[in-house]
Amino acid sequence: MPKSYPAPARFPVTVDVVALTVSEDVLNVLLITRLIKPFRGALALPGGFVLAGEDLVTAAGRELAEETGVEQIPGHLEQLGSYGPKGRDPRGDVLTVAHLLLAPNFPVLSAGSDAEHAAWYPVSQVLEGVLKLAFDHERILADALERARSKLEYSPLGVAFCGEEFTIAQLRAVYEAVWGTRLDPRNFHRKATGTPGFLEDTGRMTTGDAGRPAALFRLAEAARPLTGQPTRAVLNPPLMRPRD
Amino acid sequence: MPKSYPAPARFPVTVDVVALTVSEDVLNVLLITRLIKPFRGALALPGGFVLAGEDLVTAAGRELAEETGVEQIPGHLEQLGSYGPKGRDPRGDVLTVAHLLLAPNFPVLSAGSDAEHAAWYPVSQVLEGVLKLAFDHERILADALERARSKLEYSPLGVAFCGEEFTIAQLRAVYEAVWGTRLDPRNFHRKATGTPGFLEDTGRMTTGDAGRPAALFRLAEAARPLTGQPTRAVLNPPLMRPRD
DNA sequence: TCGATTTATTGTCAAGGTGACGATAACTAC
DNA sequence: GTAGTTATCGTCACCTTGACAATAAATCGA
Repeated sequence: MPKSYPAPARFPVTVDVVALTVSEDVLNVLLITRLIKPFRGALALPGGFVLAGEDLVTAAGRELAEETGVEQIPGHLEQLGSYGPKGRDPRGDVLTVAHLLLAPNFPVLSAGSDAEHAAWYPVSQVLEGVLKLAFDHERILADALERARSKLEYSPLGVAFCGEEFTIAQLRAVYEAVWGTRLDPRNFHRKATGTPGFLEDTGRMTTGDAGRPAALFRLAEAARPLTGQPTRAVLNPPLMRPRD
Repeated sequence: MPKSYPAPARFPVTVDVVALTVSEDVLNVLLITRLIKPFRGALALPGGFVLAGEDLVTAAGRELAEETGVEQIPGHLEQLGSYGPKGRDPRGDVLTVAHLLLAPNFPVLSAGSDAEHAAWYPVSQVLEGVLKLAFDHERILADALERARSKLEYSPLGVAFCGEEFTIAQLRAVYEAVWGTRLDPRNFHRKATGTPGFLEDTGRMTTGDAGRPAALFRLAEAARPLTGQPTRAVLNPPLMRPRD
């Protein structure tokens, strides 16, 4: 007998974004202060409803742009995962598709007083429970963090946190902030510069900083993530974070 | 000014499942023959609508059970990713949350003639274009395959393709089928048995097969995936698939 | 101007993991 | 029994990594 299809339930679908950046050696996440119920006044991930005829990543980018006042969001945006319609919003079943943005530190516009206010907060503050997030956003943040941490191991996405050009030390600071560990500068330098197809020397150097000037690198052409393709396993063998 | 929320669009939400298994050294995927339009008569991934009050993985498991006639689906089921409402179904915007099942080979009930018929097909047949899939299911399958391949590298999920107890050679056959490569039996044996916390010797042996009897192993307690937790990186350093 | 300090970069060395492959062990098939 | 097959144990050269010495090239402070 043909299956009797229940009336195809329709769900409100939102996109949320875990936007991460490294600022002054600290990993930060972009949060907004909610102006409407539920969780009014609480901190939450930026996000909003998907519009008809819109794609998921597109919606995520649009919401991010709207809520930060930044037109062109820099960095690498990818889908993280979906969080089931059941029991995550007191108003009813809402499906949310979480996204992950790895971005260089960009300033968010401190919007007018009655718009939702977006700002960067240290991730550690959330993990330690100093800051509480609305809905199931703490779990989403935890998943995003784990995704980011593992991506740094085998993909070139660590550079998404840096500007167009960066030093090895800046890249190392990214790894240290995301992983929450210290890495030996000499060994990191060897791995970063010694991995074929990862970094390209721009020929230029930093000036004005303390200490010896550092060479500026950019992501090698071959390591650029192809849109739609899975991020390539450029770091092979991977650059593993220290365990234990 | 407060953002003017457009009427929260609601979308039909489906779950699809890429169910993979290894049978006779060949990687297979579970496909159904569609009985209704669109793509009537074509092959597609099993799946269906999410019901109100249902979670995503739950829905995926339910649909799988319904369409195979198997009550308790074995193996490891996890979310793969979501595929945007835009332009993937000629009937309109439908959001689908794809899932991945890694399972030992289980027989699907050849249901009555007018139910959707589910069966295992070699993945290679789809990749080579011999079999065409409905909707964007070929892309979903490709993503699932990549996910499965990379999971075998660092997680213990290869054993999800095996029964409760298995030999090293059976596990190696899984790796070879999923990765599409040959692996040196001696080196694989060394890595599999030499990784602490991965496998447990049951003390029992195979009998009746050709060649020397093999020891039977099971997944070590410490490597069991905790539900809700990210699958653990038991294989550390990872067991990398050969590149090039 | 001259160390002192800071950071970048190049090496060195031992330990551990991997790929390639030899050698046995312990069965089944005939 | 003998041949064939598969499992398991070893060996060895090579590569990568972690720990750490040494040098290079700037800024900073007096």
